[in-house]
Order: sequence, then structure tokens, then C-alpha cells
Amino acid sequence: MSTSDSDGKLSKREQRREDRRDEIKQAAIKVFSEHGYHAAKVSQIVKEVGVAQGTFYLYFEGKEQIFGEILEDFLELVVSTIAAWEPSDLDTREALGSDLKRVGLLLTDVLMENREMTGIFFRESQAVNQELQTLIREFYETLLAMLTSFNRILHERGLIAKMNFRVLSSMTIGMVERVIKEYVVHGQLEDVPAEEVVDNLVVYYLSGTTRDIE
Amino acid sequence: MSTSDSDGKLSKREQRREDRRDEIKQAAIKVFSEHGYHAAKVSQIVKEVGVAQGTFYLYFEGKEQIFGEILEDFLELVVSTIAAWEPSDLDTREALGSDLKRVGLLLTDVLMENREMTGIFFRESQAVNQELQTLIREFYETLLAMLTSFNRILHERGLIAKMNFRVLSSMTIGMVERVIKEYVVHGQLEDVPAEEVVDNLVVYYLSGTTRDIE
Amino acid sequence: MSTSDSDGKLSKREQRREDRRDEIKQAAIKVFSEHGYHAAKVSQIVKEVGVAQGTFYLYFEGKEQIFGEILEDFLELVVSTIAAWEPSDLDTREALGSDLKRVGLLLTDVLMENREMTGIFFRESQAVNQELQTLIREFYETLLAMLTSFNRILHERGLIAKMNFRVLSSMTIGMVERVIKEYVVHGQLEDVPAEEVVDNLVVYYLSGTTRDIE
Amino acid sequence: MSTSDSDGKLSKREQRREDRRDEIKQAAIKVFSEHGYHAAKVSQIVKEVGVAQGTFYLYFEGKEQIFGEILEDFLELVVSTIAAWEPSDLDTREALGSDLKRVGLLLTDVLMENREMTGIFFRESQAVNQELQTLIREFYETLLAMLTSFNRILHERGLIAKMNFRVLSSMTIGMVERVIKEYVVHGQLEDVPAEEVVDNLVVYYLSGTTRDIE
DNA sequence: TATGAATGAGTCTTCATTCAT
DNA sequence: TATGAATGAAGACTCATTCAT
Repeated sequence: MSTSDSDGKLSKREQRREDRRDEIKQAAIKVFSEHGYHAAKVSQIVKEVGVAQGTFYLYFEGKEQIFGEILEDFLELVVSTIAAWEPSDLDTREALGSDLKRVGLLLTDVLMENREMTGIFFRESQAVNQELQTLIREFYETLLAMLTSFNRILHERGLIAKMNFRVLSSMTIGMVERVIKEYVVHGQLEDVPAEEVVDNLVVYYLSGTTRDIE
Repeated sequence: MSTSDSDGKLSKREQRREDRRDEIKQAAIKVFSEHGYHAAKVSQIVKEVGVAQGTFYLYFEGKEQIFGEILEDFLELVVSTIAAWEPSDLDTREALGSDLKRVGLLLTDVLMENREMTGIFFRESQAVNQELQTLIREFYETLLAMLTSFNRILHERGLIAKMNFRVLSSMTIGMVERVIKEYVVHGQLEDVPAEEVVDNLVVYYLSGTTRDIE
Repeated sequence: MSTSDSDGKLSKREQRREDRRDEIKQAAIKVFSEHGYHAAKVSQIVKEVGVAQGTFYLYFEGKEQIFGEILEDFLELVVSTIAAWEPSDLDTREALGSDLKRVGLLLTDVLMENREMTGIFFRESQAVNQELQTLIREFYETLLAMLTSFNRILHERGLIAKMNFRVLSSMTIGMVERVIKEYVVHGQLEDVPAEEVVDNLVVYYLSGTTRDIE
Repeated sequence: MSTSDSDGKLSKREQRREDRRDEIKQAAIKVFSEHGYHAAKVSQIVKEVGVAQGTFYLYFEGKEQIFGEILEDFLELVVSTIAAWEPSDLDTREALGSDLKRVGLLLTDVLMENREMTGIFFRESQAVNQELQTLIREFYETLLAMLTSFNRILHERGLIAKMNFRVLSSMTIGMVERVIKEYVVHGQLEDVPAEEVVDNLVVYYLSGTTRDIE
């Protein structure tokens, strides 16, 4: 998300270009978030930034492309947030629990800071075109694969019970996803502190996977 | 699903009208399912049925309206399926488990029989307009309320542990939802039999809510 | 050009459709002829007919397509005019001469009746797109092939001298073409009667091919 | 062609300016030749030269203007080539023939060296705007007038027969033109040596104008 | 009821040209 | 002179909806 591409310095001109791009992208996020992809007009986006219609096309190929880019940004944000998580040694269920809470809170923070993008993602990213549908499908496949293998490892370490790990992973993703929708997108659970929400998720996950180990 | 107002008999003319309506609606489901709401064209729907463009408007107010109606059908289908479920006495966790399996399989059956509508629902029902967003929000609120109160009762009967029941309900919904997406919509878990999938869901739910009662 | 497709009768509805199509096509010819392809607006065409913008697209795929169709009509008109010509026995140069005059006058008539299309053809048919360039190239190839073989036959019958017949054909086409441009398109030679113009062409052709037969 | 005002030397600065102008013009010829006037973009031209978009406008008024200038260059090239021809005394048809061959080959050479411009001229110079259409019309009028008067003189010297000299000139121009298109632009007659092509043209012209003098 | 031709508002996109630096 | 970012006018095309027959 930051513009520090390949950590290199950008020339002043390049910097200005990046800034302008970002400015437009932010405006697009706002407009998409308010009206949805189909109802959003390029004219609204440029008006938001205060530039001419043509300027938009100097930075993006079109409405579809910028939407795709925004979506990719979001997916990358989520993946990198999760990937940034350094699991501790995880030799006890307690350690596992506190680790999960940590990553859960981290993700919550990030998504809360990007509520609009999160909302766009859930509300209609699938409805734009086939390409994005595929992108999202792959995103879920990645998550699913990551979680499945993670669960398998936990099982080998005797931390969770034997289950159909793919189904387990699906359930876990759905569980988290729904809570995010309620909490982040709809602000429905707002009276409940994030900690408690995450706590419930983790406890549920842990208990749900305990069964016959005990 | 049928518009059998007051369960009464329909005159031949009314019956014919109903049939035609249904025919168009089925075609619309097919077209929406294949192309998505925005890419779907009224012309495709009528071609599918083999009637003229104008005929469509004799039965439906327009594209948005028929989509809304299809969505409402779906929501009603889901709600009525769940509502049709007569919980047994549920005095033990075993009874609860088998009951949940029963309703789970029931729902799976119904959704599998209506895969296209299920897909439409998940993929983009939110993206059409504000009105439908509200409708769907209310649907979830209803589910949430039902589950929350259900969970509370179970807790009172000592069947499940004390938790934040709203969060618990959210999690449960998401869990089920995600699995439905994978299983029904994407056909992703197809090698796993429905029984096993449902079984995993129920076990997970039960364990996840067990914690400190034992 | 006539709508008597495959000599079959058209139903009333089909007939009306054909009429409307033709009406639009005539308007398009007028607009293209006045403004040229690029400067011509679809909006001008429909205004000319007195229908809405969308109506245009019920009958034609777009601006490019209708232009192509008009051009094809023209090429077919020319080819069929020439093809309609039944050469007489042609055993003497006199017979050849009078025959050539006949077809020349025929062609002149047809082109004069379709001045606008003729003008469009010469002025910019090449400039529209590659596809049309190819079409036109093929048209010339056809003419060239026809003429070349025709000239060869005349030579075999001892009516014209031995020459490079392909070059001869090219020259002949160009000669005729230029005169058409002056006479039909620019109205430049208008004081000269068509008969005289054609006469000059024929005499020139005949003398130009006489050389060593005498 | 060059802007060498008063045939004087150009200062270094002026020289550099001229060079840059020419560079851009050459690039424009290339781009126009490849894509045609309408499809050609100023951005392509400047990219070809390696300068910025704005630079183009330091040297030319715009796309239309540079095209016009290129076209004028071409017309001047043709006219000056013909004008450069010093007719010999021309008292016999043999002398006339060899003279015509000479100028024919000269013209062929020049056009072959400027194939791209030649192609631009034939393909779509007419389609750009009214102004150029007029320019081209005048060019043809000039040629026509030159040829007409030339033919008249030849007739007076008893070298060619009496004909409608304007029509004759038109025919001659068309004849040459078509052959040029085939030979220079389309490379269609490439297997035939230039000499033969020109020879055919001259012979045809001479025979075509012989008729009753003999 | 059924038809399907006609409507026309609505939006994305292109690209020649300008101008502040 | 050179740059290149910004401009903004202009137009093709789509498609849900209407309505005369």
C-alpha cells in the first residue's frame, strides 16, 4: 500500500506522479464505497479530486482497472497482514490462543483502518467481472491452503483434534469473515470491544478443535 | 414460492398467468446466474423463454423488480426451511447434535436444489441497490436474532457454555455460510459427502460451545 | 441494390424493415458524401431520417459497418453492371468499339445515378480501415484479372496488339477511373456530352492497342 | 521544400531548428503512412522522434497542418520533377517517345524514393479536410492544364492526332496514376522492370494519339 | 395478451492542444 | 527551447422501458 516500491527513492517527478495516483485512488475508494462499482461514475471520482476527466486516464486504464487495482491492494493488505505474523513457538494451547488473538487484533486494526475497502470487498467485488471473481477465488484458495496446512501442523503437535481440516478451515474463514462483516462493515457489534470479539473467535476456534485430545 | 394467494384455486386464466410468470422467473434466474445482475439483459431472458420483449413487462415491473422478487423467494426459502424444522425436546447434547444435523442436511438439500439462486445470493445480491441491501441486512438480523435467542435457551438448559451469544451466532452463521459457498456454489468440497460436511459443522459448533460446562 | 433478396416475397413486417434500413442507408450515403466518413456523425444520419439515435443500431452494427455495407453495395453495383454486359461476337475492331461504347455508357449512367456513392468511393473509402482497404484491393484485382484475360482474348483474335496485358489493363482502369472522377464526381467535364467522353476513351483504347497489327 | 529563405545560409540555430523540424516531419510521414491520417496520433510521432508532446507544437501548428505540409511537399515534388524536365526539340515522334520515357523514369525514381508519401497521397489525402481537397483539385487542374496545352502543341506540330485534349489529358493522367499506384504503392507489378512499365505507358500514349495523322 | 420497433438518456473514453515550469 | 501533466470537448453505443398495433 505504501509507495515505497522496491525501497528505491523516487525522483521528484515520480513522487508527484505517485501522489496524484494515490489521490485518485483514494477518491475512487470513497466513490466506490458510497455508490458501489456500477453506480460509481468516473466523473464523480475526478470531481472528488478536482481534476479533469481526462486526467483520470493518465493514471488508470479505466474504471474496471482501477477497481481491480483497489481490490488487489486490499487482498494484498490482508495477506501481508497475516503473513507478517510471526507465530511463536506454539507448544501449548495457551500460546496458540494468545498468538491467535494477536493476529486477530492485528487484522481487525488493519481492516478498521480500511473500512471502505473492506466494505467494497464484501459487498460487490464478485459482481464486477469474471477476472476479479477468479482473483478472489484464488485468494480464498490461498487462505484455505494456508489454514489447512496450519491446522494440520497443529494437529501433529497435538494441539488440535483430528478433523477434516479443509472443512475446518472453511468454517474458520467463514466465522472470521462474518464477524468482520458485522463488526467492521456494518458496525453492528460496535458496543462490543474488539478484544472481546476476537477473544470469542479464538475461544470458539480452540474449543471447536479440542474434542478428543483431552 | 408459488403465489397461491389464500391457498385458493386459481382460475384457468390465473393459472396460465402464474405459469408464464414462473417460466420467465426461471429464465431470469438462469440468466442472472450466468451473467450476474448487471451483465444480464432483459433481451436474454425473453429469448430464453421465447416471448417478445414487451411481454416481460406484462408480468414484471422491470429488471430490478424481478431480481428483488427472486432474491425474496430465496430468502423465504431459507427462512421457511429453517422454520419448518421442528426441534425435538433437546434435553441432551446428543439430541441437540442430531437435531442440528437434521436441519443442516435439510438446508443443504434445499440449497443444492436451488444452486443458481444460492449463487446469485452470495455473488452479488448486495450490489444491486440499497433496497436489497436493506432486505438482506434484515434477513441476517432475523437469523442473528433467532440464533441468539436459540443459543440463550440452550445455555439456560445447560447445553452450551456462557458466551457472547450474538458473537457466537455471527460466527455460526459465517461458518455455515462459508461452507455453503464452498460446497454449494463453488462445488469445491464436492468429494466430501454432505453428511460429513454437516457433521463437521455440528461437531465444531458443539465443541466450540462446550468449554466450561464439562 | 434492390431489396428483392432471392426473389422471394417479403412479409409486410420484413418489407417495412427493409424500407427502414434503406431509408437509413440513403441518409448515411448523403451524410458520408457531404462530410466524409470521419466527420460524419451517427447523430446526423438519424436526424436526417427523423428517428432516434438508438434506432440506427437496430439496423446497423455501427458507423463502420454501415459504411462498409455502402461501399460493398457500390462495388457490387459496378461489378454487376460490367458483368451484365453481354459482349457481342466481336470479330472486328468496329464491333469491339461499339460494344465498348455501349458498356461505357451503361457504366456512366449507373455511376451518374449514384454520384454520391461514387464520390465516397473515390474520396476516402481507403481511409476508413484495413478491412475496406483489402476489399477495395480485391475489387481492383478482380477488375484487373477480368480485363487482363479479356485483353488476352482480344489479342488472340487478332483484334489488339501484343503488349504487357496486365500493365495495359492497369492503364485502362486508370484512364477510365480518372475520367469518371472528373466527369461524375467533380462535374468537371460537364459541358462535354457523355457520348463524346466515352468515345474518346474507346478510341484511345483502340488506337493505343493497335500498333503492330496493321 | 526547405525553408531556406532567400537561399541564404542559415545560422547554426536556424539550422538546428530546420533539422528538428525535418526529423519530426519524417517521423510524421512514417506514422501517417503506417496508420493513415485519422488513426495516426501525435503521441506516436513524438515518440518516434524521442521528444516530448509539447515539442511538436513548437515546430508545427498541429496535426492537420503538418499533414498539409507533407502533402504540399509531395505535390511540389511531383510538379518540380515534371517541371525539371527539359523537353528536347521534339520534331519527331521518336524524339517525343524517348523524351516521355525519360521523364517517366525520372518520375518513377522520385516516387519510388518517396513511397510512403506517395502512398499517403493516394490513400487518403482527400479525406482529411476541405482545404486539402481543394489543394489537390488545384494540383490536378494544373496538371490537366499543362498536359492539355502540351498536347495541343504536339498536335500543332503534327505529332499527335486531333482529339478532345482535355479528355485526353485526363485519360493520360489516370493511366499514369493507376500504374503508379500498382507499381509504387502496392508493389504489385514489381516483377516488371520500371523500364518496361514506362515503355508500355509511352507506347500506349503514342499509339492512342496517332490515329489519323498517318 | 402479445408483439417488437422505437426511444433516448446516460457514460466511458480518446486525443489534439495548452501551459506552467 | 523543451517538457509532459492537465485539459475538456466530443461522440459512439447500450439497453431498459414504452406503446402503437
